[in-house]
Amino acid sequence: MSSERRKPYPFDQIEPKWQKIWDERQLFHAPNPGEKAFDSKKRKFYVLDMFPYPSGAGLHVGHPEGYTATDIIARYKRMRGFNVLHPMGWDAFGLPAEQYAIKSGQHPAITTRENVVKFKSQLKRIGFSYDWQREINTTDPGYFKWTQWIFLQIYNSWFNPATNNAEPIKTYRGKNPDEVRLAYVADVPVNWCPELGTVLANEEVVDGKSEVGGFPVVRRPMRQWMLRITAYAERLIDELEGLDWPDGIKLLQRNWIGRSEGAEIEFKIDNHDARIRVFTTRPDTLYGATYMVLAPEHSLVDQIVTEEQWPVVREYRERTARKSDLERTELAKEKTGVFTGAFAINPANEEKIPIWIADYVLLGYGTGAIQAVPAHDERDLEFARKFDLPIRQVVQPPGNEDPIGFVGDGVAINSPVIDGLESRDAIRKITEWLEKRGLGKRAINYKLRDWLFSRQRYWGEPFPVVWQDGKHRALDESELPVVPPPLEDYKPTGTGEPPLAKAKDWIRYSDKATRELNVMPQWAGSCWYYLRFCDPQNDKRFVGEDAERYWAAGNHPGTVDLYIGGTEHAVLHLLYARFWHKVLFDLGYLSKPEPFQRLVNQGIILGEDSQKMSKSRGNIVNPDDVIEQYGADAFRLYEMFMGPLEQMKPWSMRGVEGVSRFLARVWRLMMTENQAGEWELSSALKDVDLAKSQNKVLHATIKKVTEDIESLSFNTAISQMMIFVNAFTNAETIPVSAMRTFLVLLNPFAPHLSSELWAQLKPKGDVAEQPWPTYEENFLIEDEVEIVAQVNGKVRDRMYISILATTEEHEAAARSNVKISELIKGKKIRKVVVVPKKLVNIVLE
RNA sequence: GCUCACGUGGCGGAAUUGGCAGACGCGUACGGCUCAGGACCGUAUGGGGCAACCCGUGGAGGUUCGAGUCCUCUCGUGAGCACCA
Repeated sequence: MSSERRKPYPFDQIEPKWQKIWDERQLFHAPNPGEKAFDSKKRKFYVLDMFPYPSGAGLHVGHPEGYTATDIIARYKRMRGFNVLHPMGWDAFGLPAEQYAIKSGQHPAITTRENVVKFKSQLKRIGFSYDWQREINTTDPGYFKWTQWIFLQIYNSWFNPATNNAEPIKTYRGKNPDEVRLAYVADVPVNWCPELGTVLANEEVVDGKSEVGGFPVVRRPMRQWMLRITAYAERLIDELEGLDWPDGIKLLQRNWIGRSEGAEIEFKIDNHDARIRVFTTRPDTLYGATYMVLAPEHSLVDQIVTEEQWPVVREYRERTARKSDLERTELAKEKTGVFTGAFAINPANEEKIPIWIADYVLLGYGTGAIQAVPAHDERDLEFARKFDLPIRQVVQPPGNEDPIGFVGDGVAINSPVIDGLESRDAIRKITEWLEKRGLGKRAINYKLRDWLFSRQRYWGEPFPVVWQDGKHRALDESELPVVPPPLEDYKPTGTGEPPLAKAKDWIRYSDKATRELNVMPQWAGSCWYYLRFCDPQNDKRFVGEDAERYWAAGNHPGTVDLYIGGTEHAVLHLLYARFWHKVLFDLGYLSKPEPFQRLVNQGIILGEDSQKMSKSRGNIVNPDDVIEQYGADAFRLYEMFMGPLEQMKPWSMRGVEGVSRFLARVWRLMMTENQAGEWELSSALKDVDLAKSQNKVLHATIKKVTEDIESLSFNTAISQMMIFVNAFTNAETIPVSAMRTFLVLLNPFAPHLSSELWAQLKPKGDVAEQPWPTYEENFLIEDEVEIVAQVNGKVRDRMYISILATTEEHEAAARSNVKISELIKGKKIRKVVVVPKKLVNIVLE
C-alpha cells in the first residue's frame, strides 16, 4: 500500500536530524554590531518575507513559495560571505483572531499563542534558515510598546510644507497645533461595518463590503483618529522612482494616490456672500460650465438652498445618507440630484448658472463641488440630458468627432479669453487669467485620503492617549506600553462604542482624565516590523542606532535589500509602511528614506484544477501532507520548480514526484544500499579528475545556478542541476570533487539532503559554511561550435565550425555544404548574412 | 468602462541583444530488470507525411535576410481601479 511504500531516500531521518543540528549550533544567527561574533568586514544583506498572520488554519502552500525563495537567497548570500539578516515573526493583532475568539469563547491571546506554535513548527519542518533569535510578535507588550511610541512621534509632529518634511510639533508657529498634527481626531463620514462593529479604512473596503468577512459597509459620520498620509502624497509618488519594484506595483500605488493637476476656481453665489470653490483638471472648459454641482453633504448647501427647495433637498440628502457604498456604486448608472434654488456666477462670463446637489459628486475629493461642463464630460452630459440643462460646446475636436461628449484635447472655441488655443495652452492661459483676477489658482489634487486609524475593537494596540475636558493629550513615553485591560467580554458593543468601554477601572486614567477607547488597526504593527528585526530585544529604543545604520547600509534609498510577498499588499501595507518610515526618517530616527529597496511578488498557487484554492472547492494542498510523503527538500524544490516565482501557477502532485525522483537520483549518485538494506557510500565515488565533458557540465552548472539565483529564476537553476545529475547518472566512476561542488550548489535549494551527503563524504565543516563555487569560462569554451546553415531564412543543415573561424570561413563552409550547394546551384545570390558562431543565411534573388 | 499584465506540445514551463522553438520536469508508448510494481534503468515523444519535405508560439497584417521576441489591429484570460471632476 502507498503508506507502506519505501521512501526513495531516507529524508524522514535526514531532515529532522539536520534541523536539530542547525538549531543547536544557531548556524543562521546574524550577529549585530557589538556582538562578539560580529565581523565588520562582512557586507550585510537583508532579505525579508512578509510575516504571516498566524491563522488557525495553519500554513498554506502559498506561504512557503515566497519563503523558500528568500531562504534560497539567504543561504546563497551567506555562502557568498554576507552577514545575512533573514528573520521571521508574527503579525498577530487583528480581526480574524478576535472573530474566532468571539465564536469559540477563547481569549485571542490564547488562540494567537497556539497558532504561533503551530506556524513555527511548520516553518521549522521546511528547514528555513531564519534567525529565530530575532523572532517578534506584534502582540507582545515589548513590541507594541514601540508601536505606541511611534504613534507618539506621529502625534507630536506636523508636516511643514516649506521643508516638505515632518517636524516636531513645537516648530509649528500657528495658533492651534491640533489642526496640523500628523495624527488628529476628526468627525468624518467613515466606513462603518455593523457586522464587525467597527469602522474600516477605505483600503479595507472592497466593493462596498468589508475585506475581512465580506460584510456590508455603510457611510456614517463618526469621531475618529486619522493619520495625515495625504501630506506625503507627493513624496510617496516621487520617491517610488528610486525603488526596484515591479512596474505594476508602482503603477498601482501611483493610481491609488491619484495625482491630478488642474486649477481651483472660485464661483460667487448670486445674492449671497458665500463662495464655492471647485477643482477641475480642465479649466479651459470654464466657458462651457452651464451649471454647478455640490456633494449632498457639502457644508454650503444649508446656507444657499432656497425656501421652496428645502423639502426636496432635505429628502434627497436623507436618501443619499441611507445608501451604502455598495448601493451608491450599483446605482451609478442612473444619475440623481436636485436643484438647490440658488445660482452661481461663472467668473469667466458672469453668467448665472443653477446650483444642484447630486451624489455623483463626492465630498471627499477635491473641494466636494464641481463646475459641470456637459459638452466635455461624460457624467455631466448624462446629468444634463436627464435634467434638461443647457449644453455648450467649448472645445473643437481635432478630427470629425462629435464635439458633444468629446473629452480629449482640441482647440478652445466660444471662450473669448482663450479662443483658438490648443487645450494644453488654453489651460495655462486661463489659469493665469484667473490667478491675476484672484478668481482661481493652479492646484494639484490627490485621490488619496487621510488614513482612518482607529478601530472599535479589542484585539489591537491601545492608543497612548487620554482625554480631559473634551481634549486629547498624548501620554509620556515613560508610560508605555499601554497594555489592553483583561476583559471577560470583548465583543463589539454594536453601538460604535469600543469594547474597551467595558473596562471601567482601566478607563479611568486619573480623577479628571479617561483613556482613549479605540485601538489601532492591524496595519500598525506591520508598518515597522522590518525595523524591529534589526534589533528585536532593544528595550531602550525601537531600534538601536548602530543596528539600524548597519542593516540599512547600501547605496540605495531602501532599507531592506529584498522583500518578497504577495500582491495583495500593493496599496495597503506597502503604502502605510512607506508613510511611517518617512515620518521616522524626517524626524531623524532612520538613515534611509524608504523601507524596501527591491520588492518581488510571488504568484498565487492554484489548486490541481487550476482554480483558486478554497475549502469549498476542496482543492487545498496541505504542506504537512506533502512533506510527510515526499520530504521538505522535495517540497521546497517543487515550489521553486513549478515555474517563475512571480507567475500564477497550478499545483501538481505529479510534479512533486518528479523533483522527489530527482533528489533520489542525487542520493543514489553517492549512496548505494548494501545487502542488509543499509545505505552506504557508493563505490563508484573516486578521487579522480573530471573528464573534459564532465568538467564542462560542472562549470556550466555553476554558472547557470549562480546567475539564476541572482535573477530569482529558480526553476531554470533546478533544470540545470537536473542536467548535471543526468550527465553523471551512468558514469562508471563519480569524481568526488565534482560532487562536493555540486552539493554546495544544491544546498540553498535542498539543504537537508545536501548537508547529509556532504557529511557522508566526510569533508570538514558544514556544507552551509562552504564558500560559493566559481566557474571558469575556459572550461565552457569548445574548439568547435554547431552553426546553422540557412537558405532564405530556412534552416537547411547544421554543421560544426571552429570557434576561431572568420566570417569568410563561415560563408565558405555553408557554400561547400552538400545540402546547401544543392539548393543554391545555378541561383543568383542576393546576400549572405553571417552571425559568427551562430548561423549563415544565404538569400537568393 | 478605463489601466496594466499575460496567451508557446496532452500538462507545468524553457528560449542574452531579433538568430537551431519546445531545455528541464510531468504524462504517454515501447524495451530492460523483476515473483511483482504506481520502484528503478534505457529509448522515443509538437502536428502531418512511406519519404524528400511541409506546417507550427491565440488570430490578422506589417518591419526584417531572419520574428515566440519589435510595430498595428483583433480575440481571449487574469489583476487593479471604477462617478476621482
